[in-house]
Amino acid sequence: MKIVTRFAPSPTGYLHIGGARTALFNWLYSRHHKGVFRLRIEDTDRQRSTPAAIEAIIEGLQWLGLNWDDEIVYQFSRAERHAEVAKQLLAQGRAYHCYASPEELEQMREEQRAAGKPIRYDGRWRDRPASDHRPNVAPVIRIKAPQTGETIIRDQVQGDVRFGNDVLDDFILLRSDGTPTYMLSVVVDDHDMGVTHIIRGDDHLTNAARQRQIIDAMGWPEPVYAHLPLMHGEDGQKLSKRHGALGIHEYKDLGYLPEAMRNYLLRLGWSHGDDEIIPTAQAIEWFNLENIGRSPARVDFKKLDNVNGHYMRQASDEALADATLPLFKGQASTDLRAKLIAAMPGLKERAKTLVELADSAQFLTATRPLKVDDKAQKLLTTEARALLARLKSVFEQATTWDAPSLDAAARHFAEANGLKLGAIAQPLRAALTGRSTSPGIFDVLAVLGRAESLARISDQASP
RNA sequence: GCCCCCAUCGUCUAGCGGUCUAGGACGUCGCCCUCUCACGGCGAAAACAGGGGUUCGAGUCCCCUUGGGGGCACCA
Repeated sequence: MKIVTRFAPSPTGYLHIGGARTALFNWLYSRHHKGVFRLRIEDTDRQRSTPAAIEAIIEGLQWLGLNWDDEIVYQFSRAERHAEVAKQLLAQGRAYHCYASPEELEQMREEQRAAGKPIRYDGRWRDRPASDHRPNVAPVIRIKAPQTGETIIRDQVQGDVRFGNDVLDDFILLRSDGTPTYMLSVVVDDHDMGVTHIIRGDDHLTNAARQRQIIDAMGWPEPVYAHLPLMHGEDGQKLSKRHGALGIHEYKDLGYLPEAMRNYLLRLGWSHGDDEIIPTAQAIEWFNLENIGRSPARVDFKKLDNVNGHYMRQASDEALADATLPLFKGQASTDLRAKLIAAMPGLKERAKTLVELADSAQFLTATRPLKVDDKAQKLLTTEARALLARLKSVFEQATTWDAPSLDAAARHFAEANGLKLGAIAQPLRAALTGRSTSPGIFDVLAVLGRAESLARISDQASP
């Protein structure tokens, strides 16, 4: 059997890290089984769906390298088909018209709340004869769900989850304006798209029981379910804007590599023994549903940084230079690219993100003669200032910018002045009070090359 | 309120009844390497939420408590 998975985000916001992980798992599963991975945009909420969000989702997936198969399905465009299924269910007696007004239902729920009873539709129109129908009111169509027995979702992650059918109510399939509800649309689309495995967030677990009512009523085959635990922010609270629920594009802007992102996301909720660094090809080979964890995971930027650093060190100088070049904005050029590649061996060892890499490579674009502005000057100790002046003269004359020759120049300078190389950095650090890390030789160069950068650092350093 | 899910170091996790005086990774702290930082190497501190069972034996199985999370719309 051909495995078909799908990722079905609703374009009401940007693709966040939780959604990205869901997409990754679906993608991995289909690739492992040489199956199909499809993308469906659930845009039936016309109020909240935006073209910008659709764009962001597509770009995010592309950046992550999660390529989908076949055409993208836009759920809204399939509304007629969804309505057709609702009517078919109606004709088969598996659904019925309900004329209760929203106000009436709200009152019903209010009473249930007050009485401490479970909140659900009470089936008031379930068995009413057609003669009761109100000609001047547009009805909704509700599923006629079984009221006894139980529905068991055989979930690949959560195990068998049982729901008493008495807690499942007759939910709405088709609204009074003739548009389908989410519950109907998903089921119909998954069926029509041939989806065999539904891998999605935990928040849909209880929905699965409802959706099964439709599937059973239509006599369609049951898909295999795998409900992933939701992700939490760094503080353990619900994922929100403050807690790392950044759009995936923001991770790109932060300087993370797609490969690292995939590795990090994979390990968040899935494991393969003690393995940590799992390149994508290996992940495809190993991925399965059995090893998905059942408890929610928190995002951890420190770990992401570490994984990213690993992939950066592993990347070729050329590839890294190309990935970093765009960060130089207008200054990017083939000349700069060559310099970047030359300096890369020394640069990539100490950067955790592309942004850090670009930052420490700023000296490459410094216009000479180098200058340090007054504000920064004032913060420097006399000793450091003198050293800086002498250093400047050396590096102003430097013509080649590859790491070895810079290193040689610095060494030469140190020897000529009777200093240890490390000593060049030390006074600078002393000058920049409060800076916890001592600047390396490249940092010194960066400072020399960027007066504004020094000013910025001193802003942070001064009380 | 009702239904459902979850619970091992700070974090991600290994563990699928004995081999667990609980392993790995990130982070933290030492030491080493070294011209600084970083990388790398070595080492340390750090966890089975609590209580009952079942069993010769429980981190591993069952129940309860507690604590998190999700769902209960003419949203998706």
